[in-house]
Formats: sequence, structure tokens, C-alpha cells
Amino acid sequence: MSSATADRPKAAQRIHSAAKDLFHRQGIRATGIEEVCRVAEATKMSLYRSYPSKDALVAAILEEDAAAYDAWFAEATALATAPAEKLRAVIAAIADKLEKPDFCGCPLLLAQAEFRDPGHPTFRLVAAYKSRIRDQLAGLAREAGAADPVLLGDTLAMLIDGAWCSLPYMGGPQAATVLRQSTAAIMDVLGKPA
Amino acid sequence: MSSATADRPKAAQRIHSAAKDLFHRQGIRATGIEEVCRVAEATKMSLYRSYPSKDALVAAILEEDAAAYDAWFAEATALATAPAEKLRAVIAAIADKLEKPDFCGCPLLLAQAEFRDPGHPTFRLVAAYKSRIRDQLAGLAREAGAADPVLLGDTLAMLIDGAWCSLPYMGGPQAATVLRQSTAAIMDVLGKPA
DNA sequence: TCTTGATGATACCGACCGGTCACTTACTAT
DNA sequence: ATAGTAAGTGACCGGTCGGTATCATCAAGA
Repeated sequence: MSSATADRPKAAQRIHSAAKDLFHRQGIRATGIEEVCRVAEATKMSLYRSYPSKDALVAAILEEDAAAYDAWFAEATALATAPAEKLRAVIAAIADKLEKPDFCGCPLLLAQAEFRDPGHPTFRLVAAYKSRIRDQLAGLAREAGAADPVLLGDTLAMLIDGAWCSLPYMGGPQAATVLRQSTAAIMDVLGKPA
Repeated sequence: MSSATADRPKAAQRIHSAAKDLFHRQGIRATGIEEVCRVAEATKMSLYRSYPSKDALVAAILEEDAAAYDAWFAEATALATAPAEKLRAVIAAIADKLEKPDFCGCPLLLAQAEFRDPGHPTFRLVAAYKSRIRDQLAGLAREAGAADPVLLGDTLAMLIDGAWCSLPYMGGPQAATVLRQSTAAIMDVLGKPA
């Protein structure tokens, strides 16, 4: 067992990844810290040595999620040069995500539904993240020369959030297909100059 | 106080409406039954005399929500005659809903985010409701002569769900405007025969 | 007037939750 | 060998949760 324990990630890391997975799949309120520790094969004391509270653990995970999405957005847009192509690349990347079998929706959007108080840190974090995405989409739409860049950007934002939500009743493949085709159609109409 | 108590709704009714409001605004898991009873000015015993459990109360409210949405859908579409006009009427009615100041999103969609287990009654109820809406939209799209009715219907379904989600970071008025304009554009493109 | 059904008041239960405690184990760097 | 540090163990705390039991109140109808 010595070799197994040697390669084993640190307790804090195990707790972090277990919590991320459980919070995402089951929901944050539905997941107790004892379950997190059991799945992480760690103890509560290890959790509380790394994070001062469950809320702090939640915040750390959601901040990481938001940062990962920012990086992923930058990466997806970096592959293209023209602004319109950047928008298409973002949509394509989201559609690919939707098709992954075990994907169950945007973690940040789900989290916001669990913490609906506008003053709650989680709510604010998600709102800030979504606003950032919204601004980026509108910026690309403006660079692409859309007649009404805010309208195009907000429409894409709506379709993206709608795609996350449609996952449970539409299924990943169909959600991906609809997102791809509807955004293509929308960009044909709203992407042109006035 | 006698006149006040005389006109007062029955305890079961007060509990029902208080729970509906709190579950919608704060979330189901975030609302305890004691808070429901306090707001309803009733006692726990009155609650449990009318409903066998909190889950049953939740189910009753969500079923009522779903039924109300069905009736509201029928009413919105009844005003128009042509299928394309029916679709426009549904979108218009949703946009109006979005603009109401105290509206905070589709109760069923929010509830599903709280109960993510596919086997949970709440999850299933919402999935069934969303599928029904999806079918109705596709049906109207087919009657309207769309080249790909499923694509049009699913696109509209996505935009609608996206509109609910965009409420926190976009605001009701802007969400309504975007929904109106984007659906008009989409129906121009996808609403025509092949 | 007497009954009856609905409601209120309140104390209580067991279970679970987030979080803390004192103490032990095991690895590792010097 | 030793000391420092990360991690584990299991009991425990106060609070809250969903849910129940008992008894009192009170209005309306026979």
C-alpha cells in the first residue's frame, strides 16, 4: 500500500475535486460535507484545515470554474482571427461540451439557481461571470460589424444559457445540433451591418 | 379582529400561497417549513393536516404551476388563428412576463436545478412539462410550414429557457426586448418552407 | 345547548448538518 | 535520531430540519 499512498494526491486536492464533482452533479445544498469527505477518502478535519467553511470551499470551486471558463473562452477565440469566426468558435466549443455524455450543465448557472438571494456571494459571483461573458460576446459582435451588437451578443448569450437548460429534456446531441444551427442562422441575420 | 378572521382564507390556502411565493423567490431547499408557516400565519399542524409531507406540498405547487402554464399557453395561442401568429403570441406573452418587476424566473426550471437527481419526482415533473412545451412549439412550427419544424421549435424553446436564465444579469426589460427581437429574426429565417 | 370540525399553541422527537475538539499516526527533512 | 508537519480518528457540540403528539380554542350548525 506504500506505493499507492505515495502517488496519492494530497488530501486538500482530493477534497477539492470530490467536492467539485459532487456539487456539480448533485447540487451544492444537496451535498453534505460528510459525503464530500467520504468520496474524497479524507476527513472533516482535513477539509477544515484547508477551507474555513463549506461556503469558502464552494466559493473556491466556483471561482475556479469561472476562471476555467475565462481561459477556455480565450483559447477558443484565439484559434480564429476574424471576430465573426471567434464567435463561431465559441459556439462550436460549447456545442462540443454539450455532447459530452456526463456533462450536466453550466455549474455556475446551476449554482445560481440554488442561491437566489441577490446578496449572496455565490449569486454575485455568477452574475458577474455571466455579465463578463455577455460583454465579451457583444464586443465580438461589434468587431464583427453587426448592426446591433448588443442584440446579437445577448441573443447568443440567451441561446447558450438556454442550451444548458435544455440538456435534461433535449439531450446533449440534440442541444448541440440546435445550438449550432440556430446560431448560424442568427448570425446570418444579425451579423451583417445595418 | 372577528371581521378579519371571518374574511381570512383557510389555513391550507394561506400555507399554499405562502409556500408558493417563498419556494419561488428563495428556492425550495432554502425554505424551511417553519418559515412557510410563519409567513402563512399558520401552524405546522395545519400544514401537516393538509399535506402529508414537505415533498407533497412541493409537488402540489409544482403541479399547479405546470397546469397554470398549460392553461396560459392555451390562452395565449387561442387569441391568434394562424400557427405563426400563435407562436408569436406565446413569445409575446413570455416577454410580458419577463417585464414584471417581481418576476424571478420560471419556477419549474429553478426547481429542477435544485433537484438534479433524474429519479426525483420534481426533476421528472419538470422534464415532462418542458417536453410538452417543446412538442407544442414544434407542432405549431410544423403547422406554420417551417422547413425544419423541430429545429425552429427547439430554437424557440432554447431562447425561452435562456430568457429565464438571463433575468439575473440582463434584467427583465432587456431580456424581453432581446427575446422579442431575436425570435422575430429567427422566425423570419426558419419559419419559411424549404 | 351540544357537538363537531377546523385551527391554534407548544413542547417534543430523531436525524442530520456544519463545525470543533483532543489525540494519534506517518512521512520527511535535517 | 529527532523534530516538524500533514493527515487521520472518533467523539462531540449547538443548531436546524422535517415531522408528531397533546391539549386548548372557537365558530357554526343541528
